[in-house]
Amino acid sequence: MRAGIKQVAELAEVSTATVSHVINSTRFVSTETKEKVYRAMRELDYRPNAIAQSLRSQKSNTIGLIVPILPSDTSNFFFMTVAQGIQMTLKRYGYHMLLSNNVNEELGDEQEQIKLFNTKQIDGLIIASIAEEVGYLNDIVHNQYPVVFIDRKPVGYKGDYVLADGYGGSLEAVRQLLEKGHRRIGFITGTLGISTSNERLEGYREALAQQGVPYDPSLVMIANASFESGYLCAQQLLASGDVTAVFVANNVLTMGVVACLQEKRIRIPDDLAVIGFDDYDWTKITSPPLTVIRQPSFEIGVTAAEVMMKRIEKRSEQQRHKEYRLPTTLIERGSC
Amino acid sequence: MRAGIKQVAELAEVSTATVSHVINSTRFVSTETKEKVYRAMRELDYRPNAIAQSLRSQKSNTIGLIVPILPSDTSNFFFMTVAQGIQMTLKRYGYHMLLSNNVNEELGDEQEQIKLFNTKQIDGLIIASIAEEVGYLNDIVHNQYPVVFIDRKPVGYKGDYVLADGYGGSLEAVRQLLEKGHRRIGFITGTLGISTSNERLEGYREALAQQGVPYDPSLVMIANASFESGYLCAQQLLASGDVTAVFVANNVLTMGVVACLQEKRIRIPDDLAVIGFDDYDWTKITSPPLTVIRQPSFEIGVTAAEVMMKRIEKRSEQQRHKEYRLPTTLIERGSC
DNA sequence: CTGAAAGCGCTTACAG
DNA sequence: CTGAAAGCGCTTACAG
Repeated sequence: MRAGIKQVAELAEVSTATVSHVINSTRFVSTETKEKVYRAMRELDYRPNAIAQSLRSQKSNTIGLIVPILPSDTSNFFFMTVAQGIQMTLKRYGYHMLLSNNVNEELGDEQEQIKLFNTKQIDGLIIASIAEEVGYLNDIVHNQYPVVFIDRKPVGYKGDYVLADGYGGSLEAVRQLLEKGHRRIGFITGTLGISTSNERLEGYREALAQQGVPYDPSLVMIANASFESGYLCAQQLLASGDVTAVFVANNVLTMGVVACLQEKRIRIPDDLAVIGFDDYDWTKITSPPLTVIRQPSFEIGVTAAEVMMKRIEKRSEQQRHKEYRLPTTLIERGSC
Repeated sequence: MRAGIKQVAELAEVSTATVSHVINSTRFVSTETKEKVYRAMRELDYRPNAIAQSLRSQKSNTIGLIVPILPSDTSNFFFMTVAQGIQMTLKRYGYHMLLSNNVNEELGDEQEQIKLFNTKQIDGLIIASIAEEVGYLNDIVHNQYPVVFIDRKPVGYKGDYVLADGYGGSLEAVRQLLEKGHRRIGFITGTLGISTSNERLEGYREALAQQGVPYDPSLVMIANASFESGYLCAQQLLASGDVTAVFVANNVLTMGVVACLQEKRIRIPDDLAVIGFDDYDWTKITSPPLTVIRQPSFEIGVTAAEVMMKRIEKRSEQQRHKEYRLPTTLIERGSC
């Protein structure tokens, strides 16, 4: 059996209250008693039972994370990297991460997950909700812990959110294409409705507008987030005729597009210039290597976790909720 | 405030014991009392507090998972996919997953993580240990819960383990290369010492031996698991002269190798035939698409979780620990 | 400077 | 067929 606080108290010849207080530095204890307690703890290799601590203090030192990662191989490097960022920084703060990925991309599952998390007394929730409207959180969270949103801008619930500057990134990508003389520029994006896609589309339109290039809806392809879907969109876009460049606003779709171009022996960038989304190692090994808009995925995770820690520490000071928008970068390689 | 079992009991006009028993179906309760209890639970939207349940029953419904995933973008699709497999099947059994990735690849961290997990009363541990010898687990786990190893074969601790047939995969890959007439075949692997790499090297040697091709140590490059390292190994291998094919026994290294070949304008497979490891979407979009040995990563996760569930259910019957070895597949594309 | 004791929300012998 | 009560391992007012 593992030693408990009682055994430590006995061995140190103090009360359990004292032991607890030296563990948590929650009231003054004389140096000598402290020493006795430390000695006893060491001797018994004592570790406080986190479950008991949680039950008593109503605090679990655990943050719940919900992200939509499909079971496919590819999808979603992005969220996995974000999750790593979160996990690593939580660790630094002594927090744990309870991970749940919403596989079906169904809203009901998402809610169910949160209820399960509640049951585990999470101290905070970080979520990339699949919902366009997250008002339902009001009923589930009951304001009992902070919620930090990632990747998408929440509507219907007040909370901090951290995401990349998709608008700016998209603007920069399309500008780059325009500068190279392209006028018929395709745009392939994931489902509209969520803020991420919307913003990227906006950036595309704005870039065109700034150069006086008319917006042609037939050049905009809406895919669902899969390799195959990217492949098909590329195919359609090519069939439509005179496109000379394409900006793909999502990493999985980018792969599908490249696969299609390669199969059809369309040369990049000569026949078609391409800018992809997200910077991963594999974008360096296509031929030519891909020019992409980099999102700081790891940093998004780090920031989200840090914002969360700040919220938890200063629970009382009801500061306004903030938007944390991290800049994207154009990484120029050979595809445009 | 959330309702507790007490509130439910009051509303249903029964004892908390009865409520508990209907929740857990742990003793007979008459249909009508049951009904009253269900009604009360529904009305209060009651969910048992998992923390309290854990404390009392010494069971957390949580499995700890420790995998070594470096913070780099790329590394390690493999373990992430495994983690997904684990998480999805645990979910089906009503279990949670506590994830911790051992970023530094340091043994001390690994041990520290397990101690933290102990503190959280995990019911089982799934681990891809970085240690060659895991005898230290005896002191930490104290046989209090089952341990399932993944990807690597444990030495020094008895437990089930599930991994891919690296030996067979390697054998198949090198055979393929031999059949195509290659005799000078390079082999690039991660650090030796762990069973994974060792086995793959064995497969390589065995394939050569079967064809009477002498084993030449200078064709074997040992890398650490990074893109750069793969790049450098490829470079060295090329410098050494007359290699006509290479088998890269790790996915991250494969990327580095391809990057190097591309930069040096070495044509695949004409100048150098390549077989990579692990089948991911990006292996389809290199030119040419890569022939690879596929590991069933997701399935490894699923199997590990299922083995764990079985162990937990039948704690009493001390069955022998088993090896679960999943077959690999040669996926032929254009690189060899 | 420190202790005795209540209580977090459950489960589970014990008893009838 | 069901209840009263102890207890899981801690934290935290209350008290001196």
